[in-house]
Amino acid sequence: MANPLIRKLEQHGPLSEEERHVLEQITFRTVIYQPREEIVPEGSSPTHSSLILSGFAIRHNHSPDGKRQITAFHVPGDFADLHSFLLKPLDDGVAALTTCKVANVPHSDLKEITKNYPYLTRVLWLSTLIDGAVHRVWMTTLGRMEARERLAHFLCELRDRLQSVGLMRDDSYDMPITQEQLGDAFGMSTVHVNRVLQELRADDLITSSGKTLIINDLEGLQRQAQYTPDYLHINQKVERD
Amino acid sequence: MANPLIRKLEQHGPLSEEERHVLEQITFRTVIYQPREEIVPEGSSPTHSSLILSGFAIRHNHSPDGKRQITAFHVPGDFADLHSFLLKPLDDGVAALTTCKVANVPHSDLKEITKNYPYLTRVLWLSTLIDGAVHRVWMTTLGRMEARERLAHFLCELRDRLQSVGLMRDDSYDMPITQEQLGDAFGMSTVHVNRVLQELRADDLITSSGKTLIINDLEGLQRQAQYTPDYLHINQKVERD
DNA sequence: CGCTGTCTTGAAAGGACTCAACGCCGGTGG
DNA sequence: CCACCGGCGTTGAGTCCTTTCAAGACAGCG
Repeated sequence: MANPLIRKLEQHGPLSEEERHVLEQITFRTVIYQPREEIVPEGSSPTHSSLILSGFAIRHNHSPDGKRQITAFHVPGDFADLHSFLLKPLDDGVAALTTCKVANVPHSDLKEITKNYPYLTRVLWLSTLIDGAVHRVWMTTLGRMEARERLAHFLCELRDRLQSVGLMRDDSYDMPITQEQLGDAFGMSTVHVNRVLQELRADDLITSSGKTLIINDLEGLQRQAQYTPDYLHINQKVERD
Repeated sequence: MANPLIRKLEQHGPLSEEERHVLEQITFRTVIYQPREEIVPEGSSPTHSSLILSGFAIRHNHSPDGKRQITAFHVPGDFADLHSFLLKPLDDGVAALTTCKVANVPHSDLKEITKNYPYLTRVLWLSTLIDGAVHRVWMTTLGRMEARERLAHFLCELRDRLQSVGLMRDDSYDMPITQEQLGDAFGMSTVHVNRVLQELRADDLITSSGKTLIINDLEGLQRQAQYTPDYLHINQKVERD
């Protein structure tokens, strides 16, 4: 199977043989994490960044009084904490949702890339900018949409992101996320997540059994969520010269 | 007066004479915007990024049904849409809150920097990462804190950011932000913003008359907001070699 | 002086939360 | 093979934070 990082970055434009070689070199060190295990502790200053090769992970912030906000869900191919390259100590932590295979990319290697591979640098920079764009949309759903729209919006987002890495099956995908975690991500109590999901099921927009989510009415779901996928910038091109 | 961009980036480490010269060169083209004027339209694909030299500006997203989310307030020295360098079309727009003097930095110049000035590249990259860190904290306040804490938190944040660019006077600062805008930023109705501010005034945490905000009890405000300034990464250093 | 944008206030309605309890299911151990 | 257990999903009822709607006060500006 192709290297997930190369695959990810090539959506933004073709890579040279040399660039691919560099990316191969920096992603060979892998580690396995178990579900619930902490991949990068909140507030730490890691010396490498974690690329998710397989499995689901989250990023989260805790407020001083212990409340948790999940700031991102990560799927295979995502660089969960690329920002820790320059941003230390990290304000958020990364944790495994399922068993995760992770490549540790040393920050020293990233620094070398900024010195010798300007195009790769821009593409990596872009991937952190897309992260920010997703944050802004989440802020918009948190601040200005209702719970039902927020959840629907996320289900649409996850669909498109999984599709872009080949993890969609027809109209369904794996979503190993508990209702408590959805609540922590979208500013809702677990109880309310439960009720909203029931509504979405009752309206025949989705079916969810266990960890599998089936989208019965994609258009309806997108309409209710006012969803437009532009902000994911999938296939956003980066100029080479 | 020193170039605000140079001043901004030097907080992350000293710059060489040559680097300072480059930064001077890319920031000489300035434009004045009037209050309420659009600086960068939402959804556009600008060919330059806007550095705020003086005045206040916001960044905002609109949902399809017209609701607005303000995703950032910008003060002098901020690169309001540095992310538009690589992220096009832009998902958010920039607008002036007050009269703003803005430097237009051509993206072609930024690209040259990524080719020839790796350290500058990393520092600029960092500044977009800090932007993302602030987004995450806002997500946390939006998702997991109450209206009163959210507003208090922002007042603390603004204080520290203005102080870092020398715009604090003792315990007060200019805040040319309407209650409607605060509502659009922190997920509240204008009416509720008004009531919460009244509470903060009644508890003698702040005094606000017109556009001036006075902090009467900084510790109390920070305590209520559960505020810690780490996420702003002021003076975060970037390794040079 | 009148206009417009902003701030303020009151009352009623509603979305979401908390608390508490129960059912379900897969894993573990005897 | 079955009982126990913990994690997760589900329900009901009461409460509260926040919104909406409507209207009036205020202030800066031309």
